[in-house]
Amino acid sequence: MADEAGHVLLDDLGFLLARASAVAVAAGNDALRPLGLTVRAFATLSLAAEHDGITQRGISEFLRLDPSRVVAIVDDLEGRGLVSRVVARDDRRMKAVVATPAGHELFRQAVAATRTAQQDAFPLPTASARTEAIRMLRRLAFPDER
Amino acid sequence: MADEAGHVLLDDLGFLLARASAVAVAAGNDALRPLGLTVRAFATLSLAAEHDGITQRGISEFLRLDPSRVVAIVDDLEGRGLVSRVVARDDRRMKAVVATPAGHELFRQAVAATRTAQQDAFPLPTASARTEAIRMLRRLAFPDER
DNA sequence: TATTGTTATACTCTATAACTATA
DNA sequence: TATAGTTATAGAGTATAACAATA
Repeated sequence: MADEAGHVLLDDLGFLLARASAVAVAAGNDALRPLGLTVRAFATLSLAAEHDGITQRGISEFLRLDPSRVVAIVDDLEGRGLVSRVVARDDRRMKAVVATPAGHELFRQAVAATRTAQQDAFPLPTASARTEAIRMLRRLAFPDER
Repeated sequence: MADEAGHVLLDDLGFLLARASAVAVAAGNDALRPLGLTVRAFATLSLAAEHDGITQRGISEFLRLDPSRVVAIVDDLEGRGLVSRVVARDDRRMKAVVATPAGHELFRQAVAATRTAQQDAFPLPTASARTEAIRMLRRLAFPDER
């Protein structure tokens, strides 16, 4: 009741997440621009490079992106020779997105670029503080998985 | 080098923040829709209600929103009688945004709505886990303030 | 000259629905 | 009938620059 005197936003999980995300995305995009990537394209490339044969629907769900948006991102990556689409043998509706050698190489560079960018953007002094932050954020980012 | 085998995104602070933010914003907008608010309008109304006399530039910086975007949001809130603009006596370029009585009332309802929505959206069992999350996210959301 | 708020505009992102091809 | 991918499109959000008023 006497609550209105406080700073509601500073206790608001959603606001804090949104603001921190905006900081991170801006820093990430800045770091990836020289490589011709956005954070979204980087995330898609990551899934293609690591989860070999992930389907576009899978990308859509993991990244919480509309399927039609994924089409555009994969189109771009494919046009640049970084990934290719291969239709699944068992279900020819599905297309797996796999990284090409050039895609794997760019992926490695992008991982390094985003890592240092995040270290610069966020004040997490110790490695354990960072580990704890990651652990906590995984629960918030995937709230439905137990 | 053997790093590519892992799941880079699950260790990526930026990706986790972006995904968690998307979950929170969606839940917040759902909870605020009956009140005719978005998370952005709610955040603006919060600042008007709590930091009495905050300037539009101040809102812009705190919310990391473009000044022109703030104009549109304040226009909407003002048109609905929730806030009003008052020009600062000492510097007549600045306009303070203050909540009306109706704005304060809606603000109270919105705080309650977003709180329960977040408790439903995020699995933070104990109060101390929530407190710890808030503390950590404040550092990530405002990385420049020490 | 610099800054606050404003307007206009172009650009991007997002959400929706409809379509195809497979199942 | 249902699902994966695609396309088209309209709506919302974003970024940019220019402008008026004030400092």
